[in-house]
Amino acid sequence: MALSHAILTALLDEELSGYDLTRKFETSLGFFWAASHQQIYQELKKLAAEGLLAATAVPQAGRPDKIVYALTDAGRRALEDWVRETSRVKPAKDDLFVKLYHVGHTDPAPVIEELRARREEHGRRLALYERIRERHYAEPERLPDRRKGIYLALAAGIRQERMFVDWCEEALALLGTLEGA
Amino acid sequence: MALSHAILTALLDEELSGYDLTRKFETSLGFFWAASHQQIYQELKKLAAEGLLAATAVPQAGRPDKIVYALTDAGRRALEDWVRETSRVKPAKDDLFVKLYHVGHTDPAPVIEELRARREEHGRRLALYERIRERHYAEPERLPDRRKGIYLALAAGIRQERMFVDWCEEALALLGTLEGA
DNA sequence: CGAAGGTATGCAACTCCTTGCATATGCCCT
DNA sequence: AGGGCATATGCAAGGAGTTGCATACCTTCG
Repeated sequence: MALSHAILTALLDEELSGYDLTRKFETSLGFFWAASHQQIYQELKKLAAEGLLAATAVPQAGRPDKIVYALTDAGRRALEDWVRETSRVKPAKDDLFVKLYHVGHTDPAPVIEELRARREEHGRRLALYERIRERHYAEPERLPDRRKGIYLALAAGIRQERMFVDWCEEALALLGTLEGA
Repeated sequence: MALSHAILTALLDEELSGYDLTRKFETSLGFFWAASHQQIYQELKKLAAEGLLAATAVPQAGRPDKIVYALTDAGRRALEDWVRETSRVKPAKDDLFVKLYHVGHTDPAPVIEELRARREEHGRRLALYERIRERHYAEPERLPDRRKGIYLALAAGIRQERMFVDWCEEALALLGTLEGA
C-alpha cells in the first residue's frame, strides 16, 4: 500500500481534515500521488481505526462541521518503519506508449494528435513546476533541511516534464516521415 | 482498462499463447506495461469470451499443450477504436518521491541508500535500452513504418532512465549537504 | 532414481483505485 | 426566491492489480 503513507506524510507537519487533504492532493504531494476525495476519506477512516491517526470532530459556524486528523505516536512509528523499507519501482503504464506499437498498422493521425496534446499538457505542467521552483525553491542548498527533500521531488517533476516535452518533439519529427504523412 | 489493450496490441502481428505473452511482457511491451501471468491468463479468457480473441488449443509433444490466441475482426476493430480515444495521463506514483518529504524529519540514511540503489537500477535499465537501440534501432529514419513507433517507445524509455539517473545524482549531491551528513 | 528447472495454465482472496451517486450547510449574486 | 459555488463527508459497485497457492508434463543433470 502507499496512499496511506502519502496521507500520513501529508500530516507530518499539520493536522488536516479530509477536505484539506483533498486539496493538498490536488497540488504538491498530488503531483506525485493522485487521489480522489472518496479514496482519501475511506483511507482516513481506516487509518483512524488502526490507531495511526486520531480523529477530532470540529464544529464550525458558517460552514459544515469537519473532522480533523492528526498523527498518533503509532502513526509516526509506522511512517518511520515505512521510510526504512525499500520500495519497488513500478513501470510507468502510459497508454500512449502502447499506442505507438500501432504505428504502421493503422492511421497514425490520432496518435500524432495525442502527441501534440501531450506536448502542450506537459509543457503547461513544466511551466507550473518551474514557477513554483522560482518562487519557493531558488537556491536549494540554502533551504532548511525540511524543504530539501520536497525541492528534490519538485526537481524530479521538472526533469520529467521537460524530458517528456523533448520526447514529444522527437516523436512528432519522426512520425512526420511516415509514408502516409 | 488497458492491460486488455496491451495484450491485443501484442497480438497485432502474431498469435501467441498465455505463456508466450508472459515472456513478451517481461521485455519489450513489458517495459511500459508490466503484467503477471495470472493477470494475463485471466484477461485472455475475458477477451476470448467477449469475442475479441479466438482461442485454439494446440496439442504439443514433449511439453504441455497450450492455447494460442489470435485477434478476431472484432478485436481489431476494438483496438482501432481504442487508439482513436484520447487517454488520460496518470501521475507516476513512486514511493520514493513521497519519502523525500520525510527528509529533515527523520534519519535520511535510508532514503539516501535508496537513491543509490535507484541510480544503479536505472543505470542498468538505461544500458539495456541503449544496447537494444544500437542493435535494432540504429538510424530510426530508415526503419520501416511499423517499427518507428516501437523505436519511439524505446526512445522514451531511454530518456526516462537517463533523466532518472541524472536526478539521482542531483539528489545525492544535495542530500550530502544535510546537517546530519 | 531424484531433484531442479523450463513449459504451460489456472483459482481464490485481497487490496487498491475509479466511477457514479448522494447529502447537507451556507455564501453570494441576480 | 433560485442558481451556482465552495465547504464537507460519505456509500456502493465494479474494475484493475497483487499475492499466494496449485497442478501437470517433460528434459537435463548428477
